[in-house]
Amino acid sequence: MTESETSLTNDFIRDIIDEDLSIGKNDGKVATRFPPEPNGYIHIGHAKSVCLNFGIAKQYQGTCNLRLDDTDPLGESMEYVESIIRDVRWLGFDWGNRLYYASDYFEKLYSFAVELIKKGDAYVCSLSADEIREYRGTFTEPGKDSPFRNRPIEENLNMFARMRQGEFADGAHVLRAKIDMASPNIVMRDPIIYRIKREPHYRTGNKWVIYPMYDFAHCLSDALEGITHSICTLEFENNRPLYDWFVERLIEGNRPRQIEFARLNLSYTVLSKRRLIELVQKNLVQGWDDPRMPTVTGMRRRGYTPAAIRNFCVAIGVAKNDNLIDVSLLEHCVREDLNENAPRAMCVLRPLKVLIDNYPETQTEDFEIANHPQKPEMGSRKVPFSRVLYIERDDFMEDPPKKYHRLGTGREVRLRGAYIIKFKKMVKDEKTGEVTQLHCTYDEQTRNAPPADGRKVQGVIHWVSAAHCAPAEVRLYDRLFSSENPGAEEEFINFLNKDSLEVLTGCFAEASLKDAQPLSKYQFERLGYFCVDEKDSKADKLVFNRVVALRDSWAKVAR
RNA sequence: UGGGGAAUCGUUCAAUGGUAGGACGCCGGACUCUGACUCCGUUAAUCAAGGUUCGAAUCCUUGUUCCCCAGCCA
Repeated sequence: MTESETSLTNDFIRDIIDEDLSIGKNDGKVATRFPPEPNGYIHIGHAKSVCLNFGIAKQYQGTCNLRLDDTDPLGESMEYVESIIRDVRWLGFDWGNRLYYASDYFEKLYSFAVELIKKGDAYVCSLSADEIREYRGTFTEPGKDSPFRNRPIEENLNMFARMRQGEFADGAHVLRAKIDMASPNIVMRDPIIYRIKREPHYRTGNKWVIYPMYDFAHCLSDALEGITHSICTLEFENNRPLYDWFVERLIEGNRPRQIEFARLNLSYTVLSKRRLIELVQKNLVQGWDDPRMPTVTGMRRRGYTPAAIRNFCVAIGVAKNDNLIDVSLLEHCVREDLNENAPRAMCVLRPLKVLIDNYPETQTEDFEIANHPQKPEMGSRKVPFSRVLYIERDDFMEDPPKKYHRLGTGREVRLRGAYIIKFKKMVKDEKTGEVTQLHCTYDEQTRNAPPADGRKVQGVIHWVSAAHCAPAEVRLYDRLFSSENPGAEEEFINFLNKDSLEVLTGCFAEASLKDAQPLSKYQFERLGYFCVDEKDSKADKLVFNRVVALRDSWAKVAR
């Protein structure tokens, strides 16, 4: 991790940890954990949590566990576990041998539940789900005690054992903590801690038909792992009294402490698992790794780098304010990293053929072009030049405005790394009037040199040699949603951006790109950063994803 | 409506009774064989009203707005 990835000022969580350390809590240890449920792919919001938890562990010479919080078999799978492991690792973090599963604690959690029953702190309730809801009361009215609340301990023990044995149907009984049905905090109104669910678990199979609830399993899993600071998001703030209730009753010695921070919201996208799953299941995107998705796997395929994402997670900070981070900050971090590390290359997206009339028909020469203008250590490559070239259609205008520094009628322009060429004439399609071809001449003396007569040629454009270039498909991405905060809309699906993907098929990449490896990134000069698609790109048919465009101050002028 | 949280430039994070600062964005300029990068400059905020204090973003009072909670999800 680089220096820039370390925050300059403490956030409130690190303040709390400093305080705990200063009063000698937890024997001076710091232990965190990243606890995703394996029921979906992780996204940039999870990345914030990953960076926070692993970052704190590293900073305090502590540990951070990776724990799969798999207490509800519905929707959980090994596919998701594998994706999470891959994604967290790809982000650059290491949990050593501390990969844990809440499902590995089922037996211990069961014992904890029995202990609670024995203490008179839990009971088996036989109300239906609807009845439990009714008995719970509302925000303004207290709940009512369940008629089963004072079931004798022996009977509770017996019933709970039979629940485990599978003697009862789903929903027939639940185990509840005996707390306070009149609590102003609804979480504390005798919360359910075990439910019967005849659902095979992806890891424990059919061994269990009862599963612990989050509130019970999570805090005790933390305690079992010796977690000191259990960092979670704001919506669990109401659950903290319950977290403490279980831990105080069942755990001796050092107890974990829950701290809540504000989850990340990113403009022009959605970051809730439910909505992301919907996008995938309704085929509104091409899968979890669709480059438009804010998932880690989607961003990887798009061409975002782990360092860029980590820097972003530091830049957004950690606080308790609800936030909506402008996606331009993420793009800034991506450009910052790629500008530094991506080699340059040339690729013409929308080709316009140019003939250099005075260039010998059979001649070819190689130009040696630096891979990075500020970093000679990145080397250079040979770029072939010949009589027939392609340039970008946007780089020619028949009747350009004065500030247009490119090719136009009567104009001159520098071909990047090669000669200055001068416009001679254009060929148009008779029917459409569209310019189909340009005739130019080159100034032989300007090879890697300014014009001898001192004339100023301002424009520099990219180009490829028709005879040497490689055909390519280039996928241009734009924000997935047209609404700044689609998650806040009544129906987020209605705000999908119809133009979030544009596929360009007739592109031409410079010859050196023929060897481009999957996932490698380049800056296509004057266009943006592009990444070789890991799934679809082939040696004979290159496919590039645009990671992010270059900042474009000309676009503003041209408005 | 009961409970739990949060309010600082457009966005976001800081300032922990003593000059309201950084980042992104915006705008302007310099440089440039990428209209990129880099550099320089500008813009712009303490939710409101009272109070305490030599001094308040910070403490007190009252109010306002926003978020979360009534899954056998996490």
